[in-house]
Amino acid sequence: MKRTKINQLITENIEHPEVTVKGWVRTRRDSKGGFSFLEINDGSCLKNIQVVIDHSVESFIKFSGNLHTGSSVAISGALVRSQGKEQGVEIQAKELTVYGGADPESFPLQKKHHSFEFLREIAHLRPRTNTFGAVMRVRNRLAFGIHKFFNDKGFVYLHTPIITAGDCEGAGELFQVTTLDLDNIPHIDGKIDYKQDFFGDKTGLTVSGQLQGETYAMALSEIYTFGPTFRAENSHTSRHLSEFWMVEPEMAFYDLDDDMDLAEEFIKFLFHDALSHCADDLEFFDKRIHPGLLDNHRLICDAPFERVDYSKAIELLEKSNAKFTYAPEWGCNLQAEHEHYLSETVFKRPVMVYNYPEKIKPFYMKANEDGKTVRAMDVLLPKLGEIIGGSQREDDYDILLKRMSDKGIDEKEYQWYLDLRRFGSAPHSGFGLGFERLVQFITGMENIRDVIPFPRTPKNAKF
RNA sequence: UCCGGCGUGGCGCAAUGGUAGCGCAUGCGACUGUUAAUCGCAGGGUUACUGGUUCGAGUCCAGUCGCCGGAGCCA
Repeated sequence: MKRTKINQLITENIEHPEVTVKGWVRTRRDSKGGFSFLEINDGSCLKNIQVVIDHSVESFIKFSGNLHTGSSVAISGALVRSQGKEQGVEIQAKELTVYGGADPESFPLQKKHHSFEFLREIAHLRPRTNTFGAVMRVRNRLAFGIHKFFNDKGFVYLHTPIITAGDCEGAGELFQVTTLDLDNIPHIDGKIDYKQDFFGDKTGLTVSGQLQGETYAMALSEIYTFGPTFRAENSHTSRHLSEFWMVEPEMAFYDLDDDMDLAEEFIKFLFHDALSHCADDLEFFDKRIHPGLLDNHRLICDAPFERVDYSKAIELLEKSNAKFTYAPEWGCNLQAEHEHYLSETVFKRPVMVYNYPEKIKPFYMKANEDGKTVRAMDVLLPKLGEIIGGSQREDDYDILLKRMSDKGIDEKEYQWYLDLRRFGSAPHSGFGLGFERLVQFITGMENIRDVIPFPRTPKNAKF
């Protein structure tokens, strides 16, 4: 008999004379009344399906000793109204198969709460918990939503390279990629001879696909990248990973206002899409992980985002009576506490801060006429903080060249990038969104290591 | 990289420098259309590692490793 997913049976909530489910046993409760209750989960939804199996069923007698929390099973029987209060329907089992048992003495997952720190040590088994099942279903929906949003708008999904040459993109430390014999590194003139390396050049894992993305935006008009990104920073916080996924749209003929319009529409779409397609999972997060989560999400869906000039934002912070650990000062980056104050106390809604000082932003952002600021923007969400950083890109060859030399960047490495300004240059803009931070924000999970299947952090590449 | 906290049965935690305990889980038994079921009994430990102080160290000191949080940096 063909297997039906548990999600479908519970959602339809109607009786069937004969169904088959396959999944993993979450709990088993024996009754001396001559039958047992099993809770089966197959990952299709948060809920388990309850199975009632009589101890006289032949296959139960055969498999009973091997039927514990963690075992994988197939169960056939009638789907009927449940006598219990916790579920609408349940299966009266006629037949049971145990594919693989799980020794209760050594199976690490118990019918109780586990700390996320402990679950990280068994990252290969944690998807069998409620929380991680829910996180990965939401993560999947968000990934799908990203593709849907851009595809519906006619953006081209662009695959930018994972291995890149050059080491001064300015977006964090590179992981080096080499096939040189580390016990016998070739030197020339006292320096490592990268001519002998695999690519004939010093190479590393990408820290951003933006610059390559710009080249295709200058041909296909609107593109986006969505792929893995690597930073060899020795940062040990709940918001950083050494390997993470990034979404980077890049649009020709967009100015900074167009960029902000798109970012706002994008965020609202993703939150709305997750709310409507992952309702059960998000309700679980609201109840168990982060109370108030859903109210916050609805606010983000409904309220228009506030837009405030950086200089005005500094003024607002200086005027405020709030006590900050770091005093706000024009020319400095906004601290996390400043960002929270703006979105939560001043505006009480998502905020986009734009026109940042030139000194604290990278070379590729377009200079304003004031000579002091660039057309950069950050999207700040209440309670959640910064989720997007973007800018209009500098499209003037001479200005870009000057900014590169001011920041000590070797123009020879970026000749191809400068060429975009020599041949048919056009105004263009883009932004970047850290995918795991988005998943973190939407699920309310506190630690970024718990929203990616196998987190890579300093000193940890297990699994 | 810097600052701070932590490391004790499978898991979560306790123990004034003086016999390493408790809850959950596990095993066995009782009871029950149960819902993280409940009740009783039992088994389970080189207190992260190395060295030091002390009559005596889970506890104090030094170092190492790991985990967690924050800063910086960023997404």
